[in-house]
Amino acid sequence: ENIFDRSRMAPKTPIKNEPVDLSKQKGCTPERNPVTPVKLIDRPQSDPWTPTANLKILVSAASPDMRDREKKKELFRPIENSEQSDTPDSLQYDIVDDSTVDEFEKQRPSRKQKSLGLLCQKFLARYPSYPLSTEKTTISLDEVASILGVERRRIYDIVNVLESLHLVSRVAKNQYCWHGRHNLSQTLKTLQEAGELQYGELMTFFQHKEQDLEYKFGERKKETVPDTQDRPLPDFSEPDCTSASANSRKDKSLRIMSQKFVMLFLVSKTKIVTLDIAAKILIEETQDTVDHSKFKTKVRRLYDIANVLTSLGLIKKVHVTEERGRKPAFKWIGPVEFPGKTDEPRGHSPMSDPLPQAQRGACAPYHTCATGNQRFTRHASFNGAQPCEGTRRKVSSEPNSPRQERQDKYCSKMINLAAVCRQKIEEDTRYVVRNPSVTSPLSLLPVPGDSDFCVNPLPQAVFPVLQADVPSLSLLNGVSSQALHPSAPAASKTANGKPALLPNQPFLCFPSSSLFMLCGSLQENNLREPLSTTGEVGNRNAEIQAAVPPAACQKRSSHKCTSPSAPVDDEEPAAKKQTMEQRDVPLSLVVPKKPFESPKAEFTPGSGCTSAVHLEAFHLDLASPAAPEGADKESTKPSDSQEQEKWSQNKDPDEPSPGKEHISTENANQPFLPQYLYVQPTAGLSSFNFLFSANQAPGAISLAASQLPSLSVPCVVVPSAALASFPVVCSPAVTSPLSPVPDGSFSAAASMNFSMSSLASTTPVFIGTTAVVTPKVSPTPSVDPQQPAHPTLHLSPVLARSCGAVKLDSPMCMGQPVTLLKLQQPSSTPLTPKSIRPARHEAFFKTPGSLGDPVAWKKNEGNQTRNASSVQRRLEISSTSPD
DNA sequence: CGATCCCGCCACATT
DNA sequence: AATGTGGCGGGATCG
Repeated sequence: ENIFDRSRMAPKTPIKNEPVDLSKQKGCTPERNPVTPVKLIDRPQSDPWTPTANLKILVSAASPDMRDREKKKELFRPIENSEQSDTPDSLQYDIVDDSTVDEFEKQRPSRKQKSLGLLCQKFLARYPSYPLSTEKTTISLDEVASILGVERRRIYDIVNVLESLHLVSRVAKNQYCWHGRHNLSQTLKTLQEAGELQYGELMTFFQHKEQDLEYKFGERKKETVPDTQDRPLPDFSEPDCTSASANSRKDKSLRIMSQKFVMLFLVSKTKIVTLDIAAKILIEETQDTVDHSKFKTKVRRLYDIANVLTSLGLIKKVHVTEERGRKPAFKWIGPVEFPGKTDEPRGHSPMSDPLPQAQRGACAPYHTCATGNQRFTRHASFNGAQPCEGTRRKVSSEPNSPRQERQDKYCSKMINLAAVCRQKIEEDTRYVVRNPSVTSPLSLLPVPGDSDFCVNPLPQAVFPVLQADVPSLSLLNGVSSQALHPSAPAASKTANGKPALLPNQPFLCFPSSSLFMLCGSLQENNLREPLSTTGEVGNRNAEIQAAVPPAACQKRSSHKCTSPSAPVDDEEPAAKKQTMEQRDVPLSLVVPKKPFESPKAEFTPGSGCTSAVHLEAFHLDLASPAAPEGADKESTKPSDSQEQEKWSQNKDPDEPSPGKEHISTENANQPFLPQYLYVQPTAGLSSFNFLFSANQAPGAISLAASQLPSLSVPCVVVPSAALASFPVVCSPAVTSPLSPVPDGSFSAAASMNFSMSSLASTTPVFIGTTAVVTPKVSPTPSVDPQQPAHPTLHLSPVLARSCGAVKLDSPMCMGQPVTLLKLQQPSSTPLTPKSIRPARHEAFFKTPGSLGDPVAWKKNEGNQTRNASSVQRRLEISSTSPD
């Protein structure tokens, strides 16, 4: 068929064919096909090859045809062969009919000789590992392809992964800039930090699980694992343009996958990652089931990446044997410790200054932390965002804008992750954790029961920097433990006595910097609120959706609980994007699905779920000095221990109680059901903030009482550090559909705890719970974008206040609580993955303001179809400054 | 026969 | 429309 097509197709193909001819010409007999004649003819025609061809020619004197693989093959092969000398080849005689000849020609180099790994080595050999900073080496893809005798496609494979590590950066169309390994350690460091955020906890958790955890908590845990979501990688990717242009194509999965893959190694204690685990983690599938084909494809890609990494000397193939058998895996053999340099200090020549803009991308990695994030764009050539933005912008307004897509993706990813986690967990459970070392490094996330969460992150990615493992770990552990074992289940209501929820709680991780909105959708309630940030930082918006299903409500019974909710939408606010837009990062989230067992008890359907919500805020701080600005904010500073604050809100948003503070240090003990917990991490840790939502409180509302244990719900981890500036607002809405309380009332029920930490995170976090939300917002998809779904988002004054009180570093919080954002509703059809399972539960985070208006909420429709489009909405912030 | 992964079609993005 | 990119997966090889 191909042949056939080619002939037809003409333009492109011909070229390829031609080469063939050439090759044949070369001397060999033709390989096999009769085709040649025609081709020959073609050639001439084709003469005018692409300009590049000329270059190529020049470059490689050899063949005029560059791309042709065939030709190339021929040419190169011989060369290669000669080098290697080898190939007995001969095997393929098949064709050749006649003549004798050569085998040489034909000999196929054998697959190995054509392997990506080998090709990559050749590629790398062409450039110095540590080029002088002064000169920049540019790489022409066409040229290299022809020189190496391969198709350009292959070069892309190599370059994409090299780009993910910043060994090269794309400068322009067919041009890449070679940076060498100067910044490799910096890049790895960044990835490690990022990985730490995303996967670290989990990994650590798992790894130590047996060890530490156990003693600490008890045993089990497997399930507990929190998961991470994937969040986008901070670094490099550039966000901004991203939004617009950048994202293009699927996010460049190869690049992203590569970074994630590397991250896994960096956070893995054992430094060994099995392919299957990596694949599962990276799968985007929406569905829980990771379908086999998808898995297969992912694995394929991982091989591609692994080949390149192997060529770089960063990993090597190994096999791990687990209970289940031997599995292919890769071991990190690259540097593990990275000098602390953050940026400048060390040595290398940093790319030196400034990267020209064009190159920023490349350099980007370096910047990093200090700066915050930067985003680089890939298309540097454009300079800036403008182009991108401009373009994008318009797009953005559209419903289907790329942005949305992005978001969708994120959502889907999250979902996938959740699924993976769930799956993984289940598996692990079965298997048990026996092999700590090897295996499970990653497994992660437990997924909660049905609920789904989506989070949309706001753009910004920043990385937090520090990582403190320990603390964090402990946190997790603690949490988990609690979660898992609620020892004191008593707390609330577990009807069964069991906290049903617990087992699978999802955790969400947010990149710190961004704002997030979480909406729980599932059932009806959804909230979404946009936040806007104005501040500088923020900008962007992030969107997030989270839908959380209420764990409690289980699906079934819940019918009541929920009304069916539609999925939620989220929106994104886009705040402005200013310079930084980036983002990209999506966050991930996890979606929980229902727990295995579910106890539904708690929630009973109906009301239970809902109405009452408690939130708790948790805070932990490690005291890390690091905390940014923090200053302390007023009250809370957490000492090391956690603090909780509760805040309850009353009905009026306006006057919310300001309270913020209650701190109990350990919360663990207290029983109560929190809806969400917010934990502020200390600086030391990775700066995560954790939000846990336990939605479910059925009616119980006790605020204080609750204890962690009850948390079974999903947790959200938000890295705070970076973002300190952003406030996070969460409103959980638990909605029970039923909830008796109408909007207004909600407040009553809901109590919030709020803790702000002084830490770095200045960001205030708001957690609101809503008891009820009205879910149904009109689902109609087509809302005008213009009209904001929620017309107003104001943050409730309270919030605002609180923010202020807290710290306002974040501009966002500041004043504008009100409407910064505009929501756009997207259009129509986006589907959210989330919807997939409607969860019964929902937990959301909402902004206070939003709470007020139930109306605003929207729900997504379900679209179950795919994640692709998410239902997110975007919020935009009014202004945008261009850069 | 399962692990690898080359090859290149073809969709999408950029010019 | 042409060309650049790169997802993706069939199916060939390897071990």
